[in-house]
Amino acid sequence: MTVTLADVAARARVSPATVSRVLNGNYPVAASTRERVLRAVDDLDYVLNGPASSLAAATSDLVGILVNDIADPFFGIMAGAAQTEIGGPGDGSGRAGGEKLAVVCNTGGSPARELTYLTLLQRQRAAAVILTGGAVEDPAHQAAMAAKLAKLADAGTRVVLCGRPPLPEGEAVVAALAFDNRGGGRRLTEHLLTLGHRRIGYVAGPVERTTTRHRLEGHRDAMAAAGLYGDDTTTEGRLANGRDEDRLTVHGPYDRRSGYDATLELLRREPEVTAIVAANDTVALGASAAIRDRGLRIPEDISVAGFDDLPFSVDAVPALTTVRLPLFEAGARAGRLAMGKETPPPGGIATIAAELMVRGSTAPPRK
Amino acid sequence: MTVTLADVAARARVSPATVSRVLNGNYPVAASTRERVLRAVDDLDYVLNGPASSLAAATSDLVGILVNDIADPFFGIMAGAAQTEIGGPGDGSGRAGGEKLAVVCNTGGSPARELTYLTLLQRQRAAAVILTGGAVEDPAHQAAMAAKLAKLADAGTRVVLCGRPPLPEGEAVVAALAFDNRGGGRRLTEHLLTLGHRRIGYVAGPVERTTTRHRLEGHRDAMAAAGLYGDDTTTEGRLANGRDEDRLTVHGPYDRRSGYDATLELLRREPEVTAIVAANDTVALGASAAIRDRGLRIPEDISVAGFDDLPFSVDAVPALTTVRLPLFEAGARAGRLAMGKETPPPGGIATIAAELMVRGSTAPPRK
DNA sequence: CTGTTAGCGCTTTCAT
DNA sequence: ATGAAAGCGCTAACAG
Repeated sequence: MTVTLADVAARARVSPATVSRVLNGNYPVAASTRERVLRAVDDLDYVLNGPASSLAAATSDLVGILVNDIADPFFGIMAGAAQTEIGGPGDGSGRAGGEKLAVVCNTGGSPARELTYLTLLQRQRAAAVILTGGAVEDPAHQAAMAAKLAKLADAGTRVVLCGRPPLPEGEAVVAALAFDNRGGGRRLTEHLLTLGHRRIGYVAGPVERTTTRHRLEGHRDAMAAAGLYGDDTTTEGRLANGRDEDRLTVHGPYDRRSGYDATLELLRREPEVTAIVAANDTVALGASAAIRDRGLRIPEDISVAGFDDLPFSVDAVPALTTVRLPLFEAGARAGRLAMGKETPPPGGIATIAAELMVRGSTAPPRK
Repeated sequence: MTVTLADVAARARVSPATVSRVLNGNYPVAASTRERVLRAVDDLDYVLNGPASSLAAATSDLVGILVNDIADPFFGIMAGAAQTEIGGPGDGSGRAGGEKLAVVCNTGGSPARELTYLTLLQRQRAAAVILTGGAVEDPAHQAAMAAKLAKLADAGTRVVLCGRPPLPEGEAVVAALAFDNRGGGRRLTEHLLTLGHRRIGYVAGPVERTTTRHRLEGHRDAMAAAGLYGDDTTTEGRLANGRDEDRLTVHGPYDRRSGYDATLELLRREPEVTAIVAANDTVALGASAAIRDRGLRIPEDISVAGFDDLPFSVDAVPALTTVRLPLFEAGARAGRLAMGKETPPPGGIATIAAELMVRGSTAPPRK
């Protein structure tokens, strides 16, 4: 029933090996022979058997892209960019030449699913794997991940990290592109401090995530540097010191609902807050909604800031002050790295700069 | 180097066949034997060779989900929902039992890439394929798609359409879940007409897409039913008739930029418009930005409406009037259909209702 | 530049 | 309930 390589070979009056060589294009074949083979392929409407090919070659053309939340443009942009570098442009013939099959796998942020997908990809003998976004910091999971990635690398799979910090033992990884979440978080809060804010609420992401921790640390670094935490003696310092660090922080998932609820909670705990910093833009949107529902104005009563600079952030009203991450560029670079089209950065690690975008949602506090 | 089935068999002191049966769980095996095998698997850290398995079984555990734009939550939500039904929950062992590998492929809306991905999936002997979102209406491409899907179905791949109208010859498809784009578009414009709007600009999606056409047709149906197109004799009708149908419509991609530019263009062509209907929520966001940049207020000066009811739409200021599509539910159902966990609707076709969501961005026109 | 020949690692009748 | 053996369709030495 199904057409095989042998059928094509017979029709083209060559050996199966020659057909294979033509199809893979990685071996010299006479032009006339190639023509004949290609014609036979078209005539017979032949489609290569991927599993058979992968089995014999001990490698497949699958490239996995793991994302924490496929409905979040943060991941969608990176994944899409990576795919453009991996999948061939598609010549319209639908014949599918040497392209890789770039596939994105949605872990939903669950460590178990992350591991499962990695196993599935390992089982498929994937050519490469790209892990995007923050990692879960649970030690057991980290160890399991390191072991799994080492095994993948062992089997010849190229592993690239995109928007995720390098692993403790990073030798299994081709390259790690890490966002400067900490620096971005620090500069964002410095901006708020410069405007005159002192009582700043922070809506953090889920606990035990690198992204969450680094952004929060950046924020706290800035606060501490301004003497707003710990044993300082300024009035503001005393008001906001000590446990305020925790009192003014609420954790939750990276979604608008979390931003909404957490902001209501922060407003309840400390009605005097003059600014809310959100873990990302989506959360900031929820925070803004909560502020408005409480009858407060942005930025006159409360300033709001986000992180990522997703496409919709500039259209928020007022436009959202945030930290821009070059998601597309990073994703594309990860794709190239995964394909071996680009040489890894020195040490395999590159830190990607985050740029502060000041817009209408932040202003000096009232009074 | 790599551990094979035979190694496991040797260690468990059984035959390779038995190990295979234990792993696939589709054959009676004595409990004690199973225990022994499973232990050997763990001891050896064995991972099934997917390609070999697929080759022998003539089917793989890959399920492809094609999307037009992975950075668009419209697709992300459907794809994520489908994946929850397809991938096993992940038991945390990372062992990966009978799960399928649900992978999403980003076509970027390009017909050529769509076909290429289908070929790649065919090559992998995918267990199922889910096509999401609007289809390109070019006859040549439709024919190519129909042929390709027929071939996939022939090879045992289950094909499911989600948010895409059924094919002319739909026998290759397990099921088609179509959104009621036309009805939704009609009700949305009826809402505007009821408010008193007569001069309504329409920012449509890309031409030659089913989604674009159906939503636009719904809009025009409503306009025509109100006597606002064609040879009527009312004052409004005369003002807005004939070529106005085209003059008040601008096509563009489904992104905010397109909404921004198109709205500026509509405002230029017809300064008297009192409402802008956008092809989807993202476009509506761009339209809103353009309206504001022109110094006009929403909804006092101009009403704005979108389509889809994406999560951010309720947080827009003012909240966006739109048409809600049950994206998650549809995606999940498509996933179940692809897995054969749910029986297809009668005739293989189900139309999914669209619900009008009236919010703050629409109001009666001024004066 | 092209043909021959072995497998790649697993599933699956067919026996037992 | 388990084992033996025959491929699945392709690639990759190795010749020529």
